[in-house]
Amino acid sequence: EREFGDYKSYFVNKQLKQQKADQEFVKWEQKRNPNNKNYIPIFKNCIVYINGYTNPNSQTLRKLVTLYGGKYSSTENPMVTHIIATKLTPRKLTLLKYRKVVKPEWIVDSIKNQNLMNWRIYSLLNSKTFSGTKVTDKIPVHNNVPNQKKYFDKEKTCNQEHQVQKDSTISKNIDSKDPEFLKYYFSNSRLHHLSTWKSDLKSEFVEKAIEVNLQQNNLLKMKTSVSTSNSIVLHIDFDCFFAKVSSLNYPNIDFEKFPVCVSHGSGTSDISSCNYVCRKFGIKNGMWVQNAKKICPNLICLKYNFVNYEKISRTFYDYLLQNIQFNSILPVSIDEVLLDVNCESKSDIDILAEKIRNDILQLTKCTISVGASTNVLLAKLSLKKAKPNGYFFLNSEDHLFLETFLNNTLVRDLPGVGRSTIERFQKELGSNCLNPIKIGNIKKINKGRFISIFGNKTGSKFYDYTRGVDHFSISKEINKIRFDANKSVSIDVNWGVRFDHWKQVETFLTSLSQELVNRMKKIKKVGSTLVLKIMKRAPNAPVVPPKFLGMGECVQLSKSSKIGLPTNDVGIISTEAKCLLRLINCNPIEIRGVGIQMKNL
DNA sequence: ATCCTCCCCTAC
DNA sequence: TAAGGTAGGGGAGGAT
Repeated sequence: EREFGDYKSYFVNKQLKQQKADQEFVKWEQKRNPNNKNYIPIFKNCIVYINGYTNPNSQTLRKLVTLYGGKYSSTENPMVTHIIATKLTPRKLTLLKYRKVVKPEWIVDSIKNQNLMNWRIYSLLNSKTFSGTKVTDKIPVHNNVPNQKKYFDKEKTCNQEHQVQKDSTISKNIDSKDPEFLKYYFSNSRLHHLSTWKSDLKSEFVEKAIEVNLQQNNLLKMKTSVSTSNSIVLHIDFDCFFAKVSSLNYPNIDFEKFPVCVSHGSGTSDISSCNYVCRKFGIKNGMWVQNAKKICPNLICLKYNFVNYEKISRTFYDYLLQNIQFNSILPVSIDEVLLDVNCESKSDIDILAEKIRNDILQLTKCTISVGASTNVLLAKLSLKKAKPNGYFFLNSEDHLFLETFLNNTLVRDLPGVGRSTIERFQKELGSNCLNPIKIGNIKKINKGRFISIFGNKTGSKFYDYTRGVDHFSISKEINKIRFDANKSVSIDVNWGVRFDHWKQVETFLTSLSQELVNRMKKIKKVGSTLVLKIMKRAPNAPVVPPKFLGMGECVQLSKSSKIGLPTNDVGIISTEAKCLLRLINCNPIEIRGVGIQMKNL
């Protein structure tokens, strides 16, 4: 054909023509679908060739790649970066040995994750080595376990909100000056979700658990007239919950082999959860992605899936309430629970724990670990020992074993011991301090010394812990939640906070006040002490902190004031908040975080 | 003694 | 880019 000139330039022209057509398609698609017009250029710098039959078919894949910033090539040439195929002839296999030949899922999953997936996971040539466990793409349905029915009847609406927000604000670079900021920020904040889940679980769930518990206890009393069995505490939680649940959407990722974590982005984005492969590299939750990638370049970052976290958690709690007999149940978080159960013998507990572990694995495709012992402290330490995907029963009656176990336990693993407490122990031990500190290393500190270091209550508590003694009572805690709950309500925002003028700070305070009032109304409370907290850039801290829109190093300023009559009125609260702001008197440009709290409810 | 207020710390 | 929230325990030190 004359149109294409000589034979050599035929292919070049064809290629150009195709790319032009692809660009037209992208333009048209963006116009047609204005809600979604910000397609993230996931496949930027990728040139993709599709070999043979694929699912989805090659035309669909082509559209997807071009829509998300990649280029399509109709020929296999050296410019091609990725070759898509599901099958290769032996001859082609040797020919393409050193190319990136990936399965179509690489494209689908990259779009699902809004991020370019590591091609090695989808490598066709290596696929044999990765064909371990197959996980279904769907969220598991609960039909395998008897007596399983929906326990929670209230469908939450927040999930749909997330979707809406995501579409309307996608890729908009917004901070606290934007009127929509709070909504947008909270819908994406893992810590906000964690807090909300926890308080929701406490309030809704404890009431319901009591009903179930009463029914079960009545049944129990009818069956066995005398019950003098001992009670045992089970501490149950999911293994790297976020990472595991997020990975369920990607059947090609072998969770036991690949380093998988969950984060929002790259660079200074926090890793909220990482699997045990990551931990072998030294990656820890809370680490920034860029630092984790330094020690593990092939790290796979998955996005959050808050909807599925909730679904799986619900399945978990539904199951426990419907199928397990316990004396009391205390939700610790979305993926973690304390059970107090009766036990005749150790083998009772062994059987129960393994049953729960198996059932939950079937129901959710997620592994959980179980720690069991005579009190909450020891159950918690057992859980630590059991992880990942295990069960450990700590027999506290075997005194010699208990002592050895405790002596080898890290002080950092004790509940209530954090960074700051460890520093105080290091200071106390001085030059003969071995890191990491084990309980055995602090045994010689006497009780009086504990109290003078940490104060009366905390000191005695830590002293008791070193002996395996814990006075925490699950049933007391439940009663506290039932009758004593809600000492305070607060909202903190320490990310994305940037202002130029007072006016903007005041507007932000008004929306914080509105949100505070919403939460007070939800729990039907009024309050009479308002606290305003401001994070101010530390004098020597850089104006642009290392973390994108982060707070950087700050000094905390706070003021409180009493309101004459307990109230939940937005007008009164926001006016009061603005008064406190004036009292704190911090240059708006220096403000990196704002929080308001209502006390004396 | 006991109760405030203003912190700090921890947990998920 | 990134989404560093929150409730509750408790200590220090001053007021009642």
